[in-house]
Amino acid sequence: MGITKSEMYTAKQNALATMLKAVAHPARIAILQHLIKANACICGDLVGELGLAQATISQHLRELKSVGLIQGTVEGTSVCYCIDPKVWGRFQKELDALFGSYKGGTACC
Amino acid sequence: MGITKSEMYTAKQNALATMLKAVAHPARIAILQHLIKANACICGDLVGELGLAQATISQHLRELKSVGLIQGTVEGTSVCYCIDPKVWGRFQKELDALFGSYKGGTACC
DNA sequence: TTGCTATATCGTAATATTGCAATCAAATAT
DNA sequence: ATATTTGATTGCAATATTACGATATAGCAA
Repeated sequence: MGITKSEMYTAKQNALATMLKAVAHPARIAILQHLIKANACICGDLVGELGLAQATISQHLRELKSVGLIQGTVEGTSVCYCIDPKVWGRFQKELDALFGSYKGGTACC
Repeated sequence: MGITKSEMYTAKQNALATMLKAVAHPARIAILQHLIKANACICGDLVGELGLAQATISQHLRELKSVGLIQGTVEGTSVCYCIDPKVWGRFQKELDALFGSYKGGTACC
């Protein structure tokens, strides 16, 4: 039904899924990589970089902001976006925990 | 439009997004964690563990299989699923690269 | 064979996501 | 004040995802 029955999973599982979903889109990955590469506040040039409409970029930015991965500060007419190191680090740690919890050298079947 | 314009991203970005999307669902996270915890081949008991219908579980398993994260071997009447260590390791490395590419102590805005 | 068990697949309904044009809101410039 | 610029929001249309009942398929048992 396109609806996820989140009530049957643990809070951690839901949080992890939400986190991953935020990053699970090429446009949002591209945005994050651009912000990282620029290593400084990048404002509207994202619209020029990716080939998407301004409204679409704005929407992706909002999604990234809603999970806390990026933050935006108004700077006159434009807005300055950058990675939030704290949340970024938390993501990193959580993913490490998930993927590090499996230590299997060989498939068992 | 619900359609991702994948032609405007790099192959890596698309691959990363596909990878992440496969894991970005609590049911699939739960399945993976169950497979990890059991550390052995787990067959149909997944249907009992999660509160989802058999058809739904089967669908999630197929998605995980389609990205290679798990593999299934037919074992008589039942099918035995387990993590594919090789693909798992690749995922881990890719995510490490993505999240490790940002080394910022402080937000710039 | 017939029946039983375990999974996969099909079809479908409900909901979510993606993308954009149009529009709005706010700051600045003329 | 008016125009311009930048970004957010709204309102769609197209497509994707999630979930499940029903049905298929395949192995095994009696």
